[in-house]
Amino acid sequence: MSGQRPTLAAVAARAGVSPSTASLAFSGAGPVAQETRERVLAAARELGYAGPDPLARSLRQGRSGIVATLIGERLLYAFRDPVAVGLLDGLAEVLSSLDSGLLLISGDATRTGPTPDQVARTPMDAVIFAMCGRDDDPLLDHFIGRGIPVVAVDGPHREDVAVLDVDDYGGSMALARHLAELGHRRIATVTLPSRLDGHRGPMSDERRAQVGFADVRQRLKAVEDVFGRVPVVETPTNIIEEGQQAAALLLAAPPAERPTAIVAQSDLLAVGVIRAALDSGLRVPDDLSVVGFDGIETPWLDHYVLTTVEQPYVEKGRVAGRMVAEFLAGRRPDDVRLPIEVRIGTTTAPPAAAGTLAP
Amino acid sequence: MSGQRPTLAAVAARAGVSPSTASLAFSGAGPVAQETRERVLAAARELGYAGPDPLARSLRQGRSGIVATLIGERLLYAFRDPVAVGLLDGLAEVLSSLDSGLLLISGDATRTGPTPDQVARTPMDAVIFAMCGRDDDPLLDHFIGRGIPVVAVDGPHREDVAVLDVDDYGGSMALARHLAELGHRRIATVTLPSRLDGHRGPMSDERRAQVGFADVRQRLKAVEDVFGRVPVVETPTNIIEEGQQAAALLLAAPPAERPTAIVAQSDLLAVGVIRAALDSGLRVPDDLSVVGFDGIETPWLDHYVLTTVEQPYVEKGRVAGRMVAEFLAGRRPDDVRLPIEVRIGTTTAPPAAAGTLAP
DNA sequence: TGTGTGACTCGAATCGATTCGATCGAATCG
DNA sequence: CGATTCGATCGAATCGATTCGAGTCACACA
Repeated sequence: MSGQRPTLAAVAARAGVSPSTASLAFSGAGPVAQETRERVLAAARELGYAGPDPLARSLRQGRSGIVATLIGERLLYAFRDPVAVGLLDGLAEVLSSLDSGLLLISGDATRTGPTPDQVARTPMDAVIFAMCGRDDDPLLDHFIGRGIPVVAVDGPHREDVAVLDVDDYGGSMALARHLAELGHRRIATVTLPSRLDGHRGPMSDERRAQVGFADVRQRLKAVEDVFGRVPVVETPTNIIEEGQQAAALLLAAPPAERPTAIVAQSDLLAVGVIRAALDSGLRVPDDLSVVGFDGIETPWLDHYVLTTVEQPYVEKGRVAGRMVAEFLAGRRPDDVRLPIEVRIGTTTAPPAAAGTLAP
Repeated sequence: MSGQRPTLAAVAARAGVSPSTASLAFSGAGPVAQETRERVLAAARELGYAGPDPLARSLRQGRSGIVATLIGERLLYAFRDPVAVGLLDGLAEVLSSLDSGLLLISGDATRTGPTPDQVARTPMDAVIFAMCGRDDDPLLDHFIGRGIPVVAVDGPHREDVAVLDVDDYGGSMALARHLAELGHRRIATVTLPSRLDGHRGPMSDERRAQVGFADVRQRLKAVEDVFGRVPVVETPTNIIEEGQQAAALLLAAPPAERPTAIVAQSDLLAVGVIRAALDSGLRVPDDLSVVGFDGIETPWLDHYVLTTVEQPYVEKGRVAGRMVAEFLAGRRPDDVRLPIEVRIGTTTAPPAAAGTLAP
C-alpha cells in the first residue's frame, strides 16, 4: 500500500518497542515477554512486514547461507552426466539440512566459465569446485583471497583447499593391468577435457604436459605407467557423442594398428566408444575391449555390463556437503578419499588372435 | 596476515583517498583520475583486498544478483527429467548474461519442499516457480509480501505473478481427439503429481477436485472433455518407473475392461507406460496406444516415435530468464504462452478389433 | 529494609560498502 | 578578465538489520 516496504524499525515503532527488542522477537534469540512478542508480530502483520531483510541480516552476521558450486560446463551437459547429477543431489541433501542454498555457477555456450566479475559480486559462504578444479584456476586465488573456504572435488590439490577425491590413479591402474593381463598391447585412451577450452582431438605433447585437472592427469598416467606411451584423444565435454567421435578417430586406423582396447576416462565416454565400435562393424568385446570410469547406471548400454571403476558419487556429494558444514562451523575439514571398486563387466575380453599369430 | 580482512576503508586510507573515491575506483562509476585509481588498486593489492564485499554492496544497492528457482522435487528426480534440465539450461544461459546466479531450492528426501525459514533467510532478487507452482503454495504469499517478483512456469495463474506456460488444454485436447478419431473408447490417464505429497495410485474424487497444479488440471480436463470420466492413476514423481507402475495397475484389469489407450501426462511417464505394456505382453500400438506430453528426446524409447505434444522447453527456460530480466529492470513482463506442436508418432493406432465385433 | 537475582527492554555501535550533494581548482568561453 | 563548466574528490547519510553492555523493575531472600 505505502510506497516503501516497511522495515523492522517501523514495526518496532508501531509496536511501541525498540528495534532491538523487535529483532529479538523475530529471531527468537534472547528473552522476550510473550505479550511483547505478540505485539510485535501483530504490528508486523498490520504493516505487511514479511520478516527481516535477508541482506541486512547477512551483512551483520557475515554469512549469507549460500554455498556456490562451480560447474565447468554448460548445465545442459553437466546434467546429462549421472555423476554430476548424483553429486549435486547428495550435496543438495546435506546443504538443505544446513539451511543453506545451492547456487549453481556454470559455464555457458559462449564462455568457458563464469566471469570473475559475477563470482566477485555474488555473496557466498563457501564454494565447491565440482569437476572443474583446474590446478591453476584463477578463481581459486580469488576465493582464497576473500577468505571463502573451498572444497575441491577431484580438484586441485593445494594447501589451502580441502580436497575430496577417489584413488583415480589406483583405479585406472587396476583397469589397465586387467587389460594387460588379458593380453592387450595396443591400447588407446579417450580422455576427459584436460582444460575447458573446447579442444577436441589427438592430444599434443604440449597439452599433455599441461593437463589442468588432477583426475584426468592421474587416470592418464596410470595407463601410461602400464602400457607406456599410448595414443590419446581428448574430448571437450563429457558426453556420449564426444566419446563416439573420439573413438571413431582411433578406430579409423588400419586393422594392424588399430587398438584392441580403449580406455575411456568416464563411463559416458565409454558408451560413446562402444557405439563407435559398433558403427565400424566391430564387436565388443571380441574386437575391441572397452573400459570406463565412474560406475554409472545408464539405459544406453543395452545388454553390456561395462568394465569400470565404481565410485560412490552421490555419497561424494554428501561428503562435500559435510566438509562445507565443517568449514561453516569454523573448523578445517580433513581431506577425504572415498573408496572405489573395480567392476569387471562384459566389455573386456582377450584380444582377437590376429596380430599375435597368423591364422 | 593480519587478523582481520581489510575493508574498503582501510584500502582508501592506505591510498590516501576517501572511501567514496576508493569505491568509485573499484566500481568504475563516476570519474576517477587514472593515477588515483592505480594508487587505490595498488593499495588493495598490498593489503590483500579482494574487492568490495558482495553483501555490503548488495545491501546498499538492494539487489543480490541471485535468482532462486524452486524445484518441487528432489534434484535427483528433477535432473532425470529432460524437460526440467532443458528448462534450467535455458534459464542459466540467460541469467548468466544478466550476471545473476541461479540458486536451486529443492525438496529433499524427507520434506516435500524447502522450509519457509530457509526461503526467508535467503537473499534473492526474483524467484521462479519451476514445475511446482501449486495455486495455493504458501510460499507464494511470502514472496509477494516481500515484494520479490515471481515468474511462474506452468502456473499458478494469479494476478500478482507473471506466468509462462503452453496451451496444456489445447495440446491434450488434440491428443485426446486423435485417439477418439482412431476409434478408442476405453481411455485411461496416468497423471503427474497433483500435489507434492507422495501420493501414488488411483485418484480419488477428493484429490481430483483439489489438483494443485494448473497444467495437470488442464491436461486432465481436456481428456475428460473428450471422453468423459476416465480412470485416473496418479504418480508421485515424474519418472519412468512411476509411469510403469501406474500403468501396470491399469493394465491388470480383465481384457474387456482394459483401456485401449493410455494418456500419460508426460513423455517420461509414457515411456513407463510402454514398458508396462510390454511387460504384460501387450504390443504397442496394436494392443495399447500411448501418448505423452513434452516432446523429449530419450534413448529409452527404442524404435518408437512417441505420439505427443512438443513444447519448447529450453526456450521456456530462456523466456523465463528474460521475464526475470524484465522484472529486474523494473518492468512487469507480460504473461507468455509458448507455441506447441502435436506430433503423431508410432505409438498410436486404431484399437484392436476385439470388443467392437466378435471375431 | 537492603541486596541480590533474573527477566525484560533499550541505546548505540556495527557490519562494509554506495551514493548524493558539496567543494575546489583548473580549464574553457565570451 | 570574470563567469561557467567540468573533472576529481570528499563528507556524511544510508541500506536494514543484529548484538552487546547497560539499565530498569519486580520479586525473593536474609
